[in-house]
Amino acid sequence: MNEQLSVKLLEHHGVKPTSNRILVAKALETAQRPLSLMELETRIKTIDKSGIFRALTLFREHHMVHVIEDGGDGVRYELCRSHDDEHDDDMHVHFFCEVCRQTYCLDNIKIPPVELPGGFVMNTVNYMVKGMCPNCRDRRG
Amino acid sequence: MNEQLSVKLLEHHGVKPTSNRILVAKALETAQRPLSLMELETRIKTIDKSGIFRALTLFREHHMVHVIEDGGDGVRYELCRSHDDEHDDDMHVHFFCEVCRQTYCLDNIKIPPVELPGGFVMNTVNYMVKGMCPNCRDRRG
DNA sequence: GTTTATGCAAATTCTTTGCAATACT
DNA sequence: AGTATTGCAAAGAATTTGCATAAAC
Repeated sequence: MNEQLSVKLLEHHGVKPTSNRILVAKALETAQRPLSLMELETRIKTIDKSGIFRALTLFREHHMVHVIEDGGDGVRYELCRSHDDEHDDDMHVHFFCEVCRQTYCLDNIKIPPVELPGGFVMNTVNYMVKGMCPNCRDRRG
Repeated sequence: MNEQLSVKLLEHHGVKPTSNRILVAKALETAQRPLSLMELETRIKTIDKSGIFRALTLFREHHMVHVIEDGGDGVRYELCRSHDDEHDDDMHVHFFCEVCRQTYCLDNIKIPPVELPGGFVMNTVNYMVKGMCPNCRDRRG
């Protein structure tokens, strides 16, 4: 995994690329799916959880990650692939397997838009499907 | 708010209608929007939070409520209006206002369906929009 | 040398459980 | 009597903060 990539991403979003932040960004990049704080903790043993937490908070403020709630174990974080700093225009559908408790990105399924009633201003959208993933279906029926 | 209605609902889902459960069901019915455990606690002062929690757990097991994650303060619970005990066929879009932290039901906006890749089995869906509600927009621009 | 970032430990918040007491049938 | 339900208090789990140290600029 290319370190330059993470650095570029951080700088592009106006986040100073410190060693911790690069590690967190790389972990998210490598995972290719949304990770929870706890999952990041187990992946990056060299950083304290408070450090990871603060990195994520910063990323969130700078629109570098978006936040996914899957009802599994709290929220998950996913790198924004959008090039727009203000809006998350790459939003896709997520799938949470209730058996293995993994969250999948269905990258090529865009979230179908809805029209909101007058006065509601949209910022972000979450489209979360829950059920059983192919692996678990094969194994358990 | 009619007590009979809550009792009917409980019985219909195979939950014995005890006084606590009726109170929790009534609170959800009255609210007309998803409530968190904490919100229910402040609304129903006569029941301990553990009692509310256990009622909600039971409701969930009997498909009497569905669970909404809005990233606000943990999960919220909403009465199922569906008459199907197994599937939530009344799923509509929810809106979470990031200013006043309220969750709205957009009842007449159904969740647009997506086609899942092969092997994924859908159970439930959450479509959550975040942004600013009309009230907050008027007040703060 | 001042500001920024980090690690550790502790505080906070919210959810969940153990258990004795109560109500129900 | 025997089972199910409830309240209280305490345990658990996860997130968030305070503060002193260390690094960066």
